[in-house]
Amino acid sequence: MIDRELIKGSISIMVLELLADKDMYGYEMIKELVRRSNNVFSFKEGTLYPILHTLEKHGYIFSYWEDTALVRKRKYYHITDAGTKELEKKRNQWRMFSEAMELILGGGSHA
Amino acid sequence: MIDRELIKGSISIMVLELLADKDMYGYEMIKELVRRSNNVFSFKEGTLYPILHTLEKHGYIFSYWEDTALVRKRKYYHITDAGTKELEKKRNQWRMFSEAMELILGGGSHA
DNA sequence: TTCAATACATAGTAACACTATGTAATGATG
DNA sequence: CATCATTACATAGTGTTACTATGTATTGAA
Repeated sequence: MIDRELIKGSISIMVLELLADKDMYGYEMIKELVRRSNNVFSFKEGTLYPILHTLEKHGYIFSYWEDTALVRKRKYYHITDAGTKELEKKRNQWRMFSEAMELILGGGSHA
Repeated sequence: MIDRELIKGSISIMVLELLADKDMYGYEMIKELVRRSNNVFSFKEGTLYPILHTLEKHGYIFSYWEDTALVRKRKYYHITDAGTKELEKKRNQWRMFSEAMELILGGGSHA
């Protein structure tokens, strides 16, 4: 559908954006991104989990296992202060990038 | 300024977009992208030239050396029919991607 | 009973663009 | 007059990122 290379680099913004609302677990995020994007974004687990681990390594999020009696254990993620700052930075970068792309796509002479 | 990973995957669209207007040479495209994007995009030669070669290999553009008496030779690029079709496809993909990202960035509950 | 869904995980790989470097000419700056 | 910036091309090597493929384990539906 959409060339993955176009999406590359934007997935971590999406994850931080989701976690800015509430704590979530990996599998839930995948479903939520499908829902929120109207089926445009649907990531495989092999794509999302490594990204979560990297974000945690950078200190933007941290994880905890839920301690309910559920059989299937869920690993929840929570955004940190550093993560919130990073999200804000990435949001600004996305705006700049997106607006610049519109200028290019709008054309030069035939604008 | 902007994380390169965000831009990755979008550079070939920009190049095709420029060439949709008129034939251009590599160095000229770099300057033109700086201008059209209001200094947001400024690529090094080491970034652009390999992309041009790849686009040519795929048949989306073709090149010719200008035959004027200039000392510094310029290699001009021209977009092909296949390139025009590819540009159209990539433009649509960018629209889908961009709109989906806005939905995510717009937030879930606090929209 | 077999498949789909839930829920995690990672080793290996491919794609992409960047860094660094090189050539070669001209004009500006100190 | 020497050195730097600009013009204009080129590529080998590298790093980042995410995808493919695979694996484990449970539950519920077909």
